[in-house]
Amino acid sequence: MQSEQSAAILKKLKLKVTPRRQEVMNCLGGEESYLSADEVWCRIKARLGSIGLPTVYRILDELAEAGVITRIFLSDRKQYYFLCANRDHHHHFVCEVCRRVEEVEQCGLDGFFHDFAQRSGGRVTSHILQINGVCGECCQGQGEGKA
Amino acid sequence: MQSEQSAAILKKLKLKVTPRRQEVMNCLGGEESYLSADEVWCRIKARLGSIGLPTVYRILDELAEAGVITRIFLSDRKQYYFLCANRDHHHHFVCEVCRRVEEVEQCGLDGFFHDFAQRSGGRVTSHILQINGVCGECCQGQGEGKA
DNA sequence: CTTGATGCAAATTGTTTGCACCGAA
DNA sequence: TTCGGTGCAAACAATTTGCATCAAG
Repeated sequence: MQSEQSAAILKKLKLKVTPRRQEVMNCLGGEESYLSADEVWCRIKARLGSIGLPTVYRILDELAEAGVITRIFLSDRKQYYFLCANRDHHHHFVCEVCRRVEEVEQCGLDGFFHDFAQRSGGRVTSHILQINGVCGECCQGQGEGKA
Repeated sequence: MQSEQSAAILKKLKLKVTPRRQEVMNCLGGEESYLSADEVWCRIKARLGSIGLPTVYRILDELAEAGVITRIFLSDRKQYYFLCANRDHHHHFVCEVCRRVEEVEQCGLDGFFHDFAQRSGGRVTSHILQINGVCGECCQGQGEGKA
């Protein structure tokens, strides 16, 4: 992610454009995978000289609240973050081997939700869908017979 | 849940049948919603005289590992547990108002996953789907116009 | 200059562990 | 009698907060 891009995003959010924030965005933008707060921290503290872990948490939280990055929940009780340019409704396929995240368009659930709402009289406000598996490349590397 | 039921389940898991374990299962079985570890703790400690919170964690973890109960992840960093009799593949609709959990059969994703695997050459090993919303009853109580 | 950004240390919180004792099989 | 189960206190790990200082606008 270019620094002008990140600056523009920050300005739109009425956040000050600081090196720390830009570096966090830059870091996530350069990854094909999700990262935890301390992974982000490790990657950027070299380039910045120093940055506190709480600052990383604060920045990640701001960006996640603003919808710029996505929080991913896994079964350990850490939060992971992922930056994807795609602003539309979509989901993620997370490779268990290389941890790479692929985007999944149209999950086909919208119609399902509509029917569900009709039948139950309720209303669906959000849904969490995360697909775990092994991506094509990693599948070749290892036990591909199982596919 | 009857005590014979819980005893049978515990025996099948090769776990000793103890009052604590039965009470935990009984507690979750009597709920229409998910509970956190300390909610379970509060509900059962009266009936048992006393029980330690770590014990509750241990029991919930055993049961979740064994697939007897389901862990639910929400955005706070607590783990919630839910007991459902249905052993088949299914998902949960979680009401944001009354916290009740309804089961959702066939999510229509299996076909989708099949196609996805074909296209990408990868393999889907699991998926997390949780649908959040307001159930029919709660919808009537509050702003139903929005439905 | 003014308010938001950051560092640092300490507090919180949910959860886990170590170890001695107790009770189900 | 023999392990596995449990209590209690302490340990942990991820995250958050308070507050003084700094820097972007």
